[in-house]
Amino acid sequence: MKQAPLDPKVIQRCGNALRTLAHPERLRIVELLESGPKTVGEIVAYLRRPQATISQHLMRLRVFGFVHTKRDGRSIYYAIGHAGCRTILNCIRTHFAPK
Amino acid sequence: MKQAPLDPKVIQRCGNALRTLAHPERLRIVELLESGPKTVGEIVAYLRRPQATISQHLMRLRVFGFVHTKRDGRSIYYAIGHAGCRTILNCIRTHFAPK
DNA sequence: TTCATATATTCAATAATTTGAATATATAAG
DNA sequence: CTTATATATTCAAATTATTGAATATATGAA
Repeated sequence: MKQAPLDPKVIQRCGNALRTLAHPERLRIVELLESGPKTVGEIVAYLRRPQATISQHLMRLRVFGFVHTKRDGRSIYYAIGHAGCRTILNCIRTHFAPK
Repeated sequence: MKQAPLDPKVIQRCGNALRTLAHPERLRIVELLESGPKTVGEIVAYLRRPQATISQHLMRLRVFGFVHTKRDGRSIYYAIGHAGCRTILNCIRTHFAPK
């Protein structure tokens, strides 16, 4: 089947999507979230990075829509909120990870 | 099946892959190359951008390995050189383009 | 209310990317 | 050789992303 070229708006959005996931720490975050929702504290402990840094990465992921949040008391749970997220992860596992 | 976390080297490489494709003009280039090899001149004409700009995008794609080149006389043909390229394109078409 | 915990925001410094202009190189034709 | 064409490289300016430190906010407990 022949594909029509994506229109500029869509190309722009796809670029944003890829850029949002392109950072190693954000990749590790979404990879972690594949196994289920996690609090910010859990993510910080897992990545061993300053809380502010993680918070900023989470914000970017959330602004794009790759993750969503749910507060539970003092904690905020982050979870994958866009199927494209898992698909891209699988794609890079397939193509860029050693077998 | 349970996935082991990708190791840091691989994560780094995946980040590079995504960043390399994340630019709208580079996305349009690989999208164009899906239909077969094209000369730099053809790519420039298609995108209507300065030749030097296109050349720099092509260089980035080539350095990562997403495309490879073949000279024919004065022209240089660029072609997709990594399957991940098509897979990611299909992935973003599926998830970020309107149906 | 006050205190402690969890998370978010702001800000400034640094680093990386993008851009266009100018120039360079390589090839083919004459 | 010289010229024209196709592509690549260099460079500096502008923009955008990343980082860490400091501070702010929100919630729950006492």
